[in-house]
Amino acid sequence: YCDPLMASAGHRITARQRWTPTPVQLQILDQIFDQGTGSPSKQKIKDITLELSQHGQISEMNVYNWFQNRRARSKRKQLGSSSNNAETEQETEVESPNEKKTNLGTLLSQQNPAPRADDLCFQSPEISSELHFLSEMSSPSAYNGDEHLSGKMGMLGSYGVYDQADDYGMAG
Amino acid sequence: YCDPLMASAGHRITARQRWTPTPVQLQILDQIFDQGTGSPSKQKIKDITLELSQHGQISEMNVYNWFQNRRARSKRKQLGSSSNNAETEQETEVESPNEKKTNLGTLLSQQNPAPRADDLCFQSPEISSELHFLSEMSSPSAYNGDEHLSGKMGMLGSYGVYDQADDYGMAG
DNA sequence: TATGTATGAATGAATG
DNA sequence: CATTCATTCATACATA
Repeated sequence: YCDPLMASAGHRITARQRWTPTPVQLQILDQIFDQGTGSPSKQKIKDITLELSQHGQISEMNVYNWFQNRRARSKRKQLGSSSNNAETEQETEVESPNEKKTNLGTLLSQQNPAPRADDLCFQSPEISSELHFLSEMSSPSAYNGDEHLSGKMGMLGSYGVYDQADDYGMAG
Repeated sequence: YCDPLMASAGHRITARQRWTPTPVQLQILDQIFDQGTGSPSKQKIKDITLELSQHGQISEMNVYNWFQNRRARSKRKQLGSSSNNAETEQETEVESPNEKKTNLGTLLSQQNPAPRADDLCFQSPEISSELHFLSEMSSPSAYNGDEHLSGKMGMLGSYGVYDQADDYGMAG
């Protein structure tokens, strides 16, 4: 995209693109991670953050994200490298990923997505083949379209779809 | 465990991308959220879904999840209270670009041992346009396509400082 | 300068 | 509703 922080403020917010862990910080984090600490508690996060702050600026959010990514990444690596089949890793067979990815590499990024049906990417990718003009296809039963999902919320009808909250809406 | 689609590992079925709210949808959702509607009733969800469906494919579940996440992440706590700098000079000039509603703490700050001009400025975001065709939903990024209409990204662009971690660690 | 990779960060969805 | 997971985006850095 273009201006991340200079938009509203207009001042020099000195945008830090993103936190870059120093080697020391990384070592500490790695060590902690190796200790078997899966999801550090808030207190732990604060502690770690404080410790790491001695070796460079850092926030609790950074630490949290780090662990979060670490776990996710580690798991992903395991699945791909282990004896597990895992044939599809990062296939990314999306319709047209070309234009999407290249917009950041260059110095210019367009916010103006060209109107194209191919780019349709939603919960029901299959419809892309026979998508009309997405006029009345916005039916709430988008998930119902697949039989695979029927087991979850298929027979539920209109509202049973939320298995996580069958009563999320009580008072009107 | 519910296997949505990815579990089958059928590389043919492709992977269904998660719902990506269009700028318009996001604006509407944001607006509704700002109205103070905490937990929209089922009827409300239906209504919203119907409204949003005019701007792209969406299901009630998407709306429901959105509000759930919104509420959860909106609570963004100031965890950065402990994060202090030690040997590095921290600039407190960081300010809040705006104050829509998700203006979390001003603890964003990182990058330490690399004094360099972080002045990134590309172009004006005015290039964004709202396609009334069938492209509104095919936004390649849907991030800050329209920064002016949504304060979501308006605060700091992609870096929402805090957004996913309001209480990451439980009791420990 | 352009491309590829590693990884921090954002977010929709799932689970408890 | 709180927390965690999984996926994707975007950027820092290495490389040609």
